[in-house]
Amino acid sequence: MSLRLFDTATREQRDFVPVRAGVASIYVCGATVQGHPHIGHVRSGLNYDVLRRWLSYRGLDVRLVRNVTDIDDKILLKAYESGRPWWEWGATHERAFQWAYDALGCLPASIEPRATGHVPQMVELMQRLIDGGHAYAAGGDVYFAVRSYPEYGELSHQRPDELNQGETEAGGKRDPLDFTLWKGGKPGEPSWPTPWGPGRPGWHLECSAMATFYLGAEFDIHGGGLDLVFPHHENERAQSRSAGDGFARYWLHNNWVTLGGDKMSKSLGNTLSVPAVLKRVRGVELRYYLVAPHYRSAIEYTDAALEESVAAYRRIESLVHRVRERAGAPEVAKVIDARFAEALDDDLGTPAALAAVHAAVREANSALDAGDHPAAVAAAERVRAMTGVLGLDPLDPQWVSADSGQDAAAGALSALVDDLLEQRAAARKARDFATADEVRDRLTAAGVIVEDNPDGSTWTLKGV
RNA sequence: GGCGGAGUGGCCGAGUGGUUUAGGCAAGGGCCUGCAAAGCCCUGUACACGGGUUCGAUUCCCGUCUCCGCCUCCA
Repeated sequence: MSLRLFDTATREQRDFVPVRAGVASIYVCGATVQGHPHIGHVRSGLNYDVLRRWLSYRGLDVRLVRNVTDIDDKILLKAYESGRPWWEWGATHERAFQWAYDALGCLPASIEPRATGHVPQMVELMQRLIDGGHAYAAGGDVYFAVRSYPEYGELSHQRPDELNQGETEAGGKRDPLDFTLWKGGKPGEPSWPTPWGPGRPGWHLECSAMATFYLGAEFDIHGGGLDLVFPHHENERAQSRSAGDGFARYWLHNNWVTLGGDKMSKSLGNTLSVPAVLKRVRGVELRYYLVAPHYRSAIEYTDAALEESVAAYRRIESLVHRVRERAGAPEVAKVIDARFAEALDDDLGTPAALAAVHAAVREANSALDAGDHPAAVAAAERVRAMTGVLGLDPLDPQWVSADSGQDAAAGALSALVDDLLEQRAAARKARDFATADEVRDRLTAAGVIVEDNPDGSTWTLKGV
């Protein structure tokens, strides 16, 4: 059994065989730091986070490059409109993305290269393309000659002749299909020197240059949102392969988050920002919501669906906590359920993987009910291992640190509640249920949920 | 116009040519409990519409309807 991934280029699942044994090299198109991240942006990051965690779990040394596009038309425009320097505008939003990724438990990439830091690599690539007859300089711009690459359109399954050319007319193009590698400098805009004159990077060039700089001429996986298939990834592939690089062997594309049936996008104004959602649910809960459906399915966002995810996740979380309190702290199991592994091997089938997690949760609950503490702990350890692969382990320090629990106030609360629970236990023992219920009611009114079980009583704060 | 995706039980969301179910949420019944909560067990008989292939299709093929996406910046 091995990992199979759906490759956009072939439109079918293919066994994953890395270029270099034991190493998985992944390039993901990250943010264009023109604005704040919405939950669709972060879904993309999450999908590739699950992929890298799974590859790591399988023993591969993962090299993950997630770029930051920090120079483009919109960044310049928005910065200008806001009266801020373009580089400050980009840096500000880069931090916003970083904050969002962190809040949802995305492991840091191996490196997050910025376009502006890799102009020499871009110049080198353009030189190779010009030398090979695949690109030309004209009027300060540099263009890629699409017709010089016969396989153009193979990734997105478009025929060049069928493409509608809505692209903005640029002066020196020899063919309407040609796309811009390098934009000649305009007054007031940032520019970098090149043999063809000063200017700034076109959108597609940076990814080809950075991917091969960090991962080599040929690497394993290139990922991004579905909307990047054309023209962005098609163009990347065209320029890199024309330059003689093998480039990506598997192309993965995640679907989006829709709102009211439409793709979430800034132009439609129907975005839902990550901070806004995190005012209502915790990071780990939003992560569950975004990771639970298959990555190639669209998620139609609704408040109700988000709430359901919260309930589903809390079922897992409360089980792990219950086991810890009643049967002993579960470690992370060394072995995960075969069903779970098979699910992820099948093109990252997170829905089926979560079904396996829930089966283990039920198993642990049953063991707890039966008073079989070792079995409960063992099942909870499997739950931790599996949720850990998905970045959802309830006892992972990342999520635990967000809980209250260590500070002085929490300690005081704990002492007071424990004291009341002792009083209640004594009342129950004396079969003075009126007093016992009164104590419980007082705690409930204060937001403390009390639950009785054969091993005693436990309490939790409402809504945590 | 070209290319592609989707329509599943009250809801979210998987999946498969047929006798046994995704999973979760919500609902009803039961067990447990002093009561409750949690948990466990059980129940629901779904697959847009019309044809076709087949012994048999929700699952394959054709058509229809509806919705969405890419072809311009976009996760």
